[in-house]
Amino acid sequence: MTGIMNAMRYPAEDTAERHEHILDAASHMFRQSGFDGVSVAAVMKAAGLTHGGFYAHFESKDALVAASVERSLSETLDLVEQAGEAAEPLVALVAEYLSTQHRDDPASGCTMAALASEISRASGPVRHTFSAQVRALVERIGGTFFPGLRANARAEAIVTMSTLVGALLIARAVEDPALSAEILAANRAHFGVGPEVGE
Amino acid sequence: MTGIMNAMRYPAEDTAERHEHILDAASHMFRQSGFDGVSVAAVMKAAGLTHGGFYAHFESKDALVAASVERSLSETLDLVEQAGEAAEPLVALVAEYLSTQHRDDPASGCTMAALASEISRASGPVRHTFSAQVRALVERIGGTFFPGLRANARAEAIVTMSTLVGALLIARAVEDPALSAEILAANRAHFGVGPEVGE
DNA sequence: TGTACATCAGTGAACGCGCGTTCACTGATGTAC
DNA sequence: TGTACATCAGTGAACGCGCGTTCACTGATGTAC
Repeated sequence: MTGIMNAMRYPAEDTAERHEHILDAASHMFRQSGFDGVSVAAVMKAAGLTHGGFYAHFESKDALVAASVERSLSETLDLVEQAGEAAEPLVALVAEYLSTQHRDDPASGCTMAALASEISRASGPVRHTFSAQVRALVERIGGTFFPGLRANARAEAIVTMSTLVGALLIARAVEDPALSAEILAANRAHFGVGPEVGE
Repeated sequence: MTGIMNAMRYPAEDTAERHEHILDAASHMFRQSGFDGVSVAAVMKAAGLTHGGFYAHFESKDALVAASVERSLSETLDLVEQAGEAAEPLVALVAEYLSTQHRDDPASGCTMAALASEISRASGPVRHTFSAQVRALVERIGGTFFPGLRANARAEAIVTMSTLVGALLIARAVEDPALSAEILAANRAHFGVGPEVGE
C-alpha cells in the first residue's frame, strides 16, 4: 500500500506507467496461456524490462495474478456496458461474445472463459477478486438486459452468463472447426442471433 | 500398440491392472488439480509405484493426459446414459450435474467443467480425443433428451451442455458460498429443477 | 520335475531445465543547502 | 545556480526447487530343454 506510494514518490511518474504496462501484458498473456503457462520473466520481457525488477512492482506472482484478474474482468464489465447501449442489448452482447473473433483471441477476451477452471484452484485473494467481479457482472447484466422482469432479472442474468461462458469454452477446446462453429451457431440461435456476417 | 501387447505377454496379467490403476489415479487427479498441477511422480505414487516405471506404461506425460481425458469423458457419457433411463431424463441430468456434490468433487466429475480451458491449450492428440468425445456426447444428449424435436435435437443438446458446463465452472470458481449456491439454483430453475433436498 | 536362461515391469539415483524469488549493484531522479 | 548526498526502479547473476525424462540395476515371471 504505502510501499507503492513511496516507490512512486521520488522517481519520474512513468514508473506508474510501467506498472500499468506490466499489468496489461500479464492480463493478456495469462488469458492466452494460463497462469502456469506464463513466467514472471516472460511478462517482464513483454513489458520491456528484466525479470529482477518485478518485485519492485508486485509482492509476488500471485499478487500479479490477482491484479490481472481484476483488471481483465473489469474490461469484460466495460464490454457488457457497451453492449447495453445498443438497440437490442442482449443480441449485441451475444453476437460479440459468441463470435469467431472472440473464440480465436482469448488474450483480449473474457476472463471467465479463459481462466475459470484455474481460478477455482487459485489462492484466496484471486478467488475473492473474481467473486466480487462476477457479482458486479451479474448485477450489471441483470439491470441492463432484463430490466422488464425485475424479480427474475438476476436469475436470467446468471443463466445467460453460464450459457455464454460454457459455449465459448467448449468451442475453444474442440479441435474440429465444423463442430466448433456449430457450437457457436447453436448458442447464437438460442438467443435469436443469426449467423455471423461474412461466413 | 504392439509395444503394449509385448509388454503384457510375459509377466503376470496384473500388469494390465496396474496400467488401469495409473490411468484411474491420473484421471481423478488431473480433474482435481489440472494437468500442470499433477506430476508424473505424484500419479505413480497414488498408484502405489515409483515414478521411474511410468514409461513402461505410457510414452510421455502428454500420452497419459490424452488417455485420461478419453477415460474421464467416457465416464461422463455413461452418466448421461444413466440419466436417460430416468422418468424425466433432463431433470435427472440437471439435478445431478448442478448439485453441490458435483460442484465440490471435481475429481470424479465432468471433465469439460474441470479441464476445458486447459484442453484448449493442450496438444493435438489431447484436443482430438476431446473433440471426438464431445461429438459423441452431443449425439447422445440430443437423442436421449430431445427425441421429440428431431431437427433441433442437436442444437438443444449443445445449448444445454453449454449452460451446464458454464454454470458449474463459475459456481466452482466463485469464492462466496451464497453466490455459488445462487448460480446453481438459478440454472437448476431454468431447467425446471427445484432446490436440492436437504438444503 | 528341475535347472539355466531370457524378458521386462518396477526401482531409485541422476540428468538438464525452467521456474519464482533474492540480492549486490548501478545510475538516473530528486533533495538539501 | 551549483554541488554533495539519498533514494529506489531496474539490472542480471545466482539460489533452491520441482519437474519430465533417462538409465543402469534388480528380481519375479515365464520359456526351453
